[in-house]
Amino acid sequence: MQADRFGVLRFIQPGLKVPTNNDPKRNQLLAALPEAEFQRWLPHLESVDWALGKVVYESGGGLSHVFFPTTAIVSLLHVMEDGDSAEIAVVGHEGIVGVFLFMGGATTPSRAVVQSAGKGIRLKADFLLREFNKIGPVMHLLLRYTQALITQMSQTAVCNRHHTLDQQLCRWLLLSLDRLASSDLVMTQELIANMLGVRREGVTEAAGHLSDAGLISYRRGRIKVLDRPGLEKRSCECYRVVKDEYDKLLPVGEAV
Amino acid sequence: MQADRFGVLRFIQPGLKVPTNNDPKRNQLLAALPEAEFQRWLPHLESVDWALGKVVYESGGGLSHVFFPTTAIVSLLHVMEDGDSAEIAVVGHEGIVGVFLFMGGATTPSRAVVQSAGKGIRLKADFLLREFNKIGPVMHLLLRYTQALITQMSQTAVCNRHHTLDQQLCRWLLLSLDRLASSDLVMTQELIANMLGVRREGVTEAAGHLSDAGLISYRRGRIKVLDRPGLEKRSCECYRVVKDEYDKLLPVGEAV
DNA sequence: TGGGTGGTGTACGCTGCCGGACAGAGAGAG
DNA sequence: CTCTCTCTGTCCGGCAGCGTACACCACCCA
Repeated sequence: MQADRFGVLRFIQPGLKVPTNNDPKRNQLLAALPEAEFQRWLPHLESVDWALGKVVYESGGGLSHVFFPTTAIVSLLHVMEDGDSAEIAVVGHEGIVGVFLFMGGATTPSRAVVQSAGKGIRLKADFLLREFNKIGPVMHLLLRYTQALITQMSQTAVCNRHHTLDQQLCRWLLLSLDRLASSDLVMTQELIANMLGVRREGVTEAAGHLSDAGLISYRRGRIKVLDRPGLEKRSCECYRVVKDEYDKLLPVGEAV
Repeated sequence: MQADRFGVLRFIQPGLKVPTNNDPKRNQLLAALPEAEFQRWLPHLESVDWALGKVVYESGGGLSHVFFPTTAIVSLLHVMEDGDSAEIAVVGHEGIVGVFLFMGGATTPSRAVVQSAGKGIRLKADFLLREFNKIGPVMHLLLRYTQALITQMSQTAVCNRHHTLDQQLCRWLLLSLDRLASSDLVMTQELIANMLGVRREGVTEAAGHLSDAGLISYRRGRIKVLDRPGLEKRSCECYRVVKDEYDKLLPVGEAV
């Protein structure tokens, strides 16, 4: 798998605008493209490097590119007039940021923020739109992904309503973990609180519980997950439902 | 407008499977189809009549038809393992029930329930899919609607997190009102509680507040809205944000 | 007309999260 | 090495909504 990826990288090197440490195929949507499609896209892919907290797009703003995270994680936040916010979905290497573009909305009332620093691939909006509008695997792939995103959003809505902060924190950690290579999250409690739409103190307390139970260790903006199965057990069902839906709609390794 | 609608009805009568009291063009998506498209669809449209509480599709189940409500209102509920549920969106004459079908999901982890008895139009799933997969106005119309639905879902998620039951009840009443001809809702507090994902007693209390303020009158499963502007004022911003987004994405009277 | 039933109002203690305030503890910079 | 800034832990009262229990009332139907 590693070897394969590097093999591909060597092959595409000539026309590649992205550095070798940011393999586009780390993004599962790009990897799921038919090879011919991928080769055509390749010259148009550009590498981007995101710092923690970078705003990818702003609520109400337009979009010149769409983004395929490779190692970064991006949160979709819904922001309200008084500044209160809540995360409605999270996008990592399995997805694309800027779905509303091909859904036909010029803008969206949400904000995309980099939740975990890392790299991604960007692609010009009009290029993607043209590709989308040819009926074919690209469109169906993107729509299936959007359906998975919708599931995540509705699950989040229900979770906000019914589950305790402890459970939600577990869910959130697991979703982030799935999108990272390591089990270390660089993330202050303040940030997590913003994502979950709760007070920072609440996160301190919930994290304290998880720490006491030996599931995580926490030190100054750095969370280490010690017992992943334990987290899953303590999480509400929401994590599993969302994960299953993603797995069903976007089988890893599928060739479309 | 009325005359126009009846004119159309007379014209299409020969091939029409739907009774004259269930004009397909009451549904804004059907009305927004190009006329040629609409005429082709017409022979395939069938009238349905829904009782309160009818389950249109079940969580995890497939779908043989999609539905275009005309006078009915359908709630999309996300149901959890323990039976707890919450409404994530509501669909009336502005929309379509069964979006996941053309999004590429065979099933969806939510349930669609008739929240207000009335009529709708159904259309065979495979017919709609074929129409969707021709690149053109149908696809773009349906995708734009789906984008509006996504906005409603994320707004619901945030609303669940941050707003009081009083505010949410106002939002919910307004969303329902927009999808009804009259200002009378036939709806028990028990039902509303299920939709909002709260206790029945909570709804009693919130409805009491609104009633004390003279905004609604309530008697045994029948709500009458007395002061709509008052409701809007008391509601959180969520109602307006969602409404604006629908208006933007699906202008009434547009010819696509 | 008089039960029966389903919908509504009310009360009680409990819990989870909010609001604010403040103390301690790393980590980086000079 | 110390200073400062940011992040984390803890405490308080307050309140919204939960769970439970029960009484009442409107409407339907026998």
